[in-house]
Amino acid sequence: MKKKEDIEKIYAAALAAFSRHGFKKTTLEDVAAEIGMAASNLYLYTRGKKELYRETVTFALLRWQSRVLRDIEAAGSVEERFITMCRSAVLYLEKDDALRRLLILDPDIFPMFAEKDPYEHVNQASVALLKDLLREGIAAGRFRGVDPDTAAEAIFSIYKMLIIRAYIKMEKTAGLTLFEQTLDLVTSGLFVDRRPG
Amino acid sequence: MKKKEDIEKIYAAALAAFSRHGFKKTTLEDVAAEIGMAASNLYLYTRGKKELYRETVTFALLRWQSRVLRDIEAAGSVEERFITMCRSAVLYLEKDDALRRLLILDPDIFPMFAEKDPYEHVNQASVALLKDLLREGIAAGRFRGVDPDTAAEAIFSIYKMLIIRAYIKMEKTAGLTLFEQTLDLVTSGLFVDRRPG
DNA sequence: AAATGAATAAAATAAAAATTTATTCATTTT
DNA sequence: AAAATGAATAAATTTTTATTTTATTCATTT
Repeated sequence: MKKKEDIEKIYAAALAAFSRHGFKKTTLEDVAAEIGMAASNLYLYTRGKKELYRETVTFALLRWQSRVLRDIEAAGSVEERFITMCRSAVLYLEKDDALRRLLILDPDIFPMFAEKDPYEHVNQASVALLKDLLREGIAAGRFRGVDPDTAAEAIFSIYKMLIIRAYIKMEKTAGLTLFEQTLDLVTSGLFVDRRPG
Repeated sequence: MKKKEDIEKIYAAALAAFSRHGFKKTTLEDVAAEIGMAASNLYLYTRGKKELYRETVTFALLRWQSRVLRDIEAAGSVEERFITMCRSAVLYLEKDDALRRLLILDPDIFPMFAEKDPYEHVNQASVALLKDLLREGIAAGRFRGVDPDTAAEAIFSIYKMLIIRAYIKMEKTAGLTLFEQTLDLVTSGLFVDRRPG
């Protein structure tokens, strides 16, 4: 196995192993066995168990993010791109069983409330993308004049909550209904007259 | 002390004690000392420590709820009542230090995601109130025709999230800004044209 | 009837021993 | 020489036991 080159093979093995029983109950032997190598050999590719876990999770999260990005690029108007961003993320997770199991086993990966998000660098990019989309929509007069920074944070929080509810705590159907209803609420609002006295 | 009559004095003492160090690190002696009685005497008023804690928390939650209810009754239009409901809940918590500390020490009291909410009977009433308000607003043509059940659940979830962020995890100012921004988003929506292609 | 302090039972904490698993390293394989 | 291994060591986890604290009961007093 060529160093650097096939490290992704190791990430895939680690993802499979870790998503079975979580970080703590997975041994490096489990991971190594997944690709038929000795545990000690993993140290040629990573600094240790903790780092391997972090790298594996990052690998899975970035894959998720890149799929969403691809879908957004295919969408048209800024409204469509906003909705696509939300929907695509949910749909992807529905298919990636390993990542979903990992999120269930380790809620800290995608934390609702946390002083420090251990994968902040990944989520940061999502919030930034969202912020750009908001700015563009506001500039084009298609979105109301909300503050992009606060709104992006608010929407990302709501999005996180829905993801967790839909895939980690809830039965899928109810979670998806709630997701669609909330998306509708956020895009169109509750009030008929927009500026109530 | 007259049984049944002054049991609220005990709840107040228990609230003070529990909100200092949480359920586990608070002894019944701490609670009893708060009103200068022997710990063994508490058993004339409650079945034990666990039940006392539950009753005390319920007591504090119901007080919170009743204040919000009172504020809603003073409000006018259905839009105003909706906004009052949200704002009043936040403002009350800002003042009730003991309840706030309790929520910080024991997140299970007001859980974001939980199979079973131990104080569901209290929250149930809040969701029901919200649902009624939505129905009324929709019937009067002041709210868009969303599904009241799902929308109530969605809004209550968002509300919970904001409460937790604002008072349990965040600095107050940032939490309140986020709260107002999100309230605006939920009532007025993000898109200028309501039914985007 | 309400309250208490001493007695008992249950639970939590701390310390020690045993086991498992991560990591290193000298040696072998390719 | 790079990649891989199995045996050796170190660190971490789990189990067990002993110790202390705290909840709960109960006979007695206020």
